[in-house]
Amino acid sequence: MGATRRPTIKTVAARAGVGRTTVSRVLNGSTLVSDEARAAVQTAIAELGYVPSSVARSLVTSRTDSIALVIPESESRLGSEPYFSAVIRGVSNGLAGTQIQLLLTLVRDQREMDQLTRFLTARRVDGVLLVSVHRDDPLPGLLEKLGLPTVLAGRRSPAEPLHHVHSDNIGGARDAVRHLIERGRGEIATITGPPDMDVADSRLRGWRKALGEAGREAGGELVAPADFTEEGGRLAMRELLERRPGLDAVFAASDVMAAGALAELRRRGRRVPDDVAVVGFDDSIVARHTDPPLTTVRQPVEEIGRSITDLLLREIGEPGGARRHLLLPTSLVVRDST
Amino acid sequence: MGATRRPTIKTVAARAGVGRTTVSRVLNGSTLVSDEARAAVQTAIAELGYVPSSVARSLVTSRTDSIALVIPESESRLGSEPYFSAVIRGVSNGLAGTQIQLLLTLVRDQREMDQLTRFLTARRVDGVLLVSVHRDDPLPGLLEKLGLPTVLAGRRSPAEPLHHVHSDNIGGARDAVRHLIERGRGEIATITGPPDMDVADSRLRGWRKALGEAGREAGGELVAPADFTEEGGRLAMRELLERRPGLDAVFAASDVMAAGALAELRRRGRRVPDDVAVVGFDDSIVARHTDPPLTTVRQPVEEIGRSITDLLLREIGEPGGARRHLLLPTSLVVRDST
DNA sequence: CAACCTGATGGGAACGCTCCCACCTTCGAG
DNA sequence: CTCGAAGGTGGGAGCGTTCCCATCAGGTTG
Repeated sequence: MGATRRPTIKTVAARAGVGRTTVSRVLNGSTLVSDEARAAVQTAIAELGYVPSSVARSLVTSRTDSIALVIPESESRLGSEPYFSAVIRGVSNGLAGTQIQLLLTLVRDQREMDQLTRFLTARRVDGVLLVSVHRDDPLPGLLEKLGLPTVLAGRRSPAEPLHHVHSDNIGGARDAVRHLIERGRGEIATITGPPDMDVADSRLRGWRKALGEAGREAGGELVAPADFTEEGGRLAMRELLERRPGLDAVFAASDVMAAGALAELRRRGRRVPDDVAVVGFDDSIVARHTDPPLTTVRQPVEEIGRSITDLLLREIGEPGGARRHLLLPTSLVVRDST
Repeated sequence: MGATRRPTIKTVAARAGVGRTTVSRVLNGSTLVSDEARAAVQTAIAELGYVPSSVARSLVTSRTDSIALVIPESESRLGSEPYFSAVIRGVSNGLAGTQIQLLLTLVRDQREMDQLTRFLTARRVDGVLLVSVHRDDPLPGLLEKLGLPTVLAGRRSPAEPLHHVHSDNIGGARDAVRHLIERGRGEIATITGPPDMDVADSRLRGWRKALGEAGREAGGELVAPADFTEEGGRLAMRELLERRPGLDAVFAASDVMAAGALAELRRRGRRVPDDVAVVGFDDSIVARHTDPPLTTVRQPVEEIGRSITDLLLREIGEPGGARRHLLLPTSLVVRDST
């Protein structure tokens, strides 16, 4: 097998009868090349099947033409949460048409975190997308220190200083609760996510806001914390039923938790929506298939993925601009659980 | 901001009072370094916060320390199919503990395919994982020609020459149908996937096999093709009901299609499982939430992801070995739809 | 005591590209 | 007719590594 090595820019230059620099100029779309030279180079490239070495290019330009999507999540999440798939799809959409590659990094433990730190310090990517950030996540700080362009999906707090895109969690939750009030529900409880995440906090605030505006009770007895998992939702529902046997509605901060709540309600013999109405959040695939199908707040997850990518590309293009952020609207999807 | 540039191997060498080569040796764990030199180098590295440039290293070693996971799928799939999330999780697991990075490449149209071709030709990854391959997919051929280590999740045909890992689709389908027979069902139809995919074909063959072994009818009238989508499953179900109003069981080649079938059955007023029993395939998240919860064939998707990664790493380590392949067992999960 | 190995070390070259700069045309302005 | 600007071009240097070789000290062998 005379497996001749891959052609380099030199090979192309020789074949086209020009210098290396001219080939490079053609490759990078410089205008300072005569038409003949350009044609000769392009022919040579085609004939040789030449593909430039992005590694060599990276070494001198110190750009990598790749970005990382970091998903810092305990193992249990990515499986059950269709959220991440949708974000990935959106990111991939945002990248279509560019030459930029997507690196996926799941961070599950400290070792992987250390590895990621080294990786980012080595600047092996041009920018970073961060998903599902917790309030005290060390990563955003590190990225800021490194001066690596970063965009968050979601925010750590309402005062998030970094570029970010998030959906209107407060408004969406408020809509959900208003809907329950309109349906004539009296005692409206809520199942929340981890308190160190702004999504969870915002949805809780939306719940409170709607109840407050309607002059309803929004006390701590009606709030049960969970962790965005189905099992967590089930346990939270049980807790709520024990504390407030008379409740007739629940707003769960995610569809998956709502599914857990439905299971627990069924087990206890409560009918949905007759005895208890349930609303979820996300409009993920599970919402359409629960029994009964779930009324939920749709958030445009794929669009979030797309938007964080857009913002990141812009930030990589011209760094140091003003803080860019985006708030995307949610919408209520009414099904049979309310 | 006196943002001094990143230290290089030269900086480290100077600080440690040794030559570049010695630093390189320490970095790569060579034994031909005195203890003192090694200590000096390690101190210098720590003090400078030095991180080697993987780009420079790649240029000379022509390894990239990254692999690509290619998901060649029309946009509609990745969202609804929790399959891919599980594979990704498995791959990420398989990569944990290595320094290898995961590149995710979604291929949706010809343009993205061309781009991927250039990318692979440029050898920007050390190996490729291919998921959801169709019979006439051009990618495996390209990869073989490039001599790029490749492992498939699934196979193109029973005679797949490339390294691959797949689950026992035939056996799983047969178990599902046997289960229906044991439950006393008489007319057992099936909803299949795209005919140009081996998964679909194998599951169909399992269905046929079980019926054949039991001396039952397995004619074409009982087979409705779909495309692994919910809507496709619904339409296939409708077709089956029109052709064979008397059928009392359906084996769908995926949970998502089974969910579509359930919807159609409900719309037509057929009770599940009383009038018609339904079995799915995958045991994805939707199976637990359908109404009624779905009896299905569990396949170890995450383990598939893990295994293809293991095989790929081994192939990258010592290329040109014998064809490596792996068949993973499935198991029947009985719920309320049968 | 000469010849030889063996462990430890460092410098030069190479990987394939981009960028800087010097050069050579050609052409219009003064 | 001379000069300078502007378009087009190519060679050298450098990016940060690894690898090949040459070197050198110290010990072992005959």
